Amino acid sequence: MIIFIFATLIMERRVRVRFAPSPTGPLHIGGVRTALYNYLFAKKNNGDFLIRIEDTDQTRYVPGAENYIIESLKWLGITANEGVGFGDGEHAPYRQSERKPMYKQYAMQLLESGHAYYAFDTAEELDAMRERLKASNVDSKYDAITRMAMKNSITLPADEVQRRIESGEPYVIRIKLPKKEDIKFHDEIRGWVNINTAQMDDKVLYKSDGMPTYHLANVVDDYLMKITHVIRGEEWLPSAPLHVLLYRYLGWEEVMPKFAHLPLLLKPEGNGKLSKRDGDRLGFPVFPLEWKDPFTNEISSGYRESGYLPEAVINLLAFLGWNPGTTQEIFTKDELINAFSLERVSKSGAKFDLNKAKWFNHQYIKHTTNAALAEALNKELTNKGLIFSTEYVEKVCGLIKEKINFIKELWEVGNYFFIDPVSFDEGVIAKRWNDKSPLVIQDIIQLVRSHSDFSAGSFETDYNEALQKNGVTNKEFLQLLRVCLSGVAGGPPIFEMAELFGKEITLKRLQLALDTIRK
RNA sequence: GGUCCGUUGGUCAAUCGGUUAAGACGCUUCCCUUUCACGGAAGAAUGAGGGGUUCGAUUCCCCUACGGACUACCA
Repeated sequence: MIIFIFATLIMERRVRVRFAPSPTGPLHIGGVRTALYNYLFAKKNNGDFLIRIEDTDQTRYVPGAENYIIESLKWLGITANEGVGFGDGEHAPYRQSERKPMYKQYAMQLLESGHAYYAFDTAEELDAMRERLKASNVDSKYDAITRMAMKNSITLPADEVQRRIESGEPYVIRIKLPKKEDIKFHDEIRGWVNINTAQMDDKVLYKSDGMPTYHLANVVDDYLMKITHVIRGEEWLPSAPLHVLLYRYLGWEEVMPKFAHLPLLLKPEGNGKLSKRDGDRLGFPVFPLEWKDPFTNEISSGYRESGYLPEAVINLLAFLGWNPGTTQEIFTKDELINAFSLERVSKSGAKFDLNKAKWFNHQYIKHTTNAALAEALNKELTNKGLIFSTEYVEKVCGLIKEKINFIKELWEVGNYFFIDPVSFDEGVIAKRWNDKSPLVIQDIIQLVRSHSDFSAGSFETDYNEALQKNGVTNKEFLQLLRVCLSGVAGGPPIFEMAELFGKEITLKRLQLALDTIRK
């Protein structure tokens, strides 16, 4: 036994981390980042990454949330070795609701070793206690002092406790904290953290519905699943000492995982934790995928539907709270895995910056193949009943991808490649359109018609000839030509654009402009 | 209120006692260009405040201020 303990102490344990969301709604990007850091850490250390669903609160169950979480992770390529959605490993099941029978014995163990006790207080009695303490300006905690005035197995005679339990009276099991003891633990990101038990309270470990609370379940499961590092949000920092105590009282301290509490993701404006409502109010999604609330039918936008590329989301999320210490900013997933370390995670919260997010997405769109972009654009075209050859759509994408930040802008920016303009940029018309303009256009049309071939080169030649004939300069007319062809003031090189349109469309557009633009 | 965590330009941030305090996004100006975008050049903009420690503090310590998290039979 001693040898075994010694061996586990000196032996490097295989790194195992977990992402353990609660299926109470859509996964927030802060949660996605937590999952990502866990994933990167696991891969970097040749370890395992697993998904565990923490659904111990049956009252907060939201249909579809679990699926949503898994689908989000899959969309982003954050894949797990084991767990819900990724196939069971040797520690199945991975849903705490399905592990329900496993927890009670540990609560009993704590009861027997005197580190926990039964409590029979009703909700009303607890409220009354809190009111009373608050009135006398004392912290309202269920602690070493207040527990002496409550109904529990410490204050009640043993036979009455027995009687109450046997008669089926509801009870909870609470941890029994020492009155005054410093709990010190090392956080991988923050260093040593010290909290005195006088500041904590006797948290419920086992609920009256027969389910463990997060605190017990999380410790038991992490132990059973051989988790080596708990990487989670900063909101858990205050309860970490409770977890440390649980490991200690359960006799697992020598295999207790290391803790790393991640800084929070903050709202872009003002202060506070990024929350559900901020996104759509501020123009960016807080959820990876679009989510429709099953109760209210309210829709929250998602990164995927907003035209973000998963690789870009991974990259920008990785940089919200971590940086490699070099000036490189664009990282593939493999590069991130290689560069990632907990030491370089920052301590302070990071504000989400929409501009930077756009920039990241832009970088990835620029480097996405025309074929991949064309596939996305084609979907939209099909929805609109527009049929074009893949080759054409790909060429369009190649011409406009430099100009867009989001996939959905392929259509917004490039729609004139597929439909005739419905209006012509008024600014350019007002500035450049004059009596000579129709004459030039007519000449261009005639010259183009007179040749059988049509290319960027031939079109430019014809255009220049028409200009010369009418005594108009390139500067005066070129942008007008663009507007006649596309309706808008900006875009790719004009003659290349026209070549892509083809002779028929080019002529048709010129005629359309001639017929439409009047001054 | 209490406890804990945090604080470098508008935002993300480097610096692990000695630097002209990087870089990126955004912004401004200029160049390139028919235009938009790209690209290139330049610029404005930062150590919350106060005490220490030290030959020397952005960096270490303390206090204050500010911000955040937590404070449920929720996770």
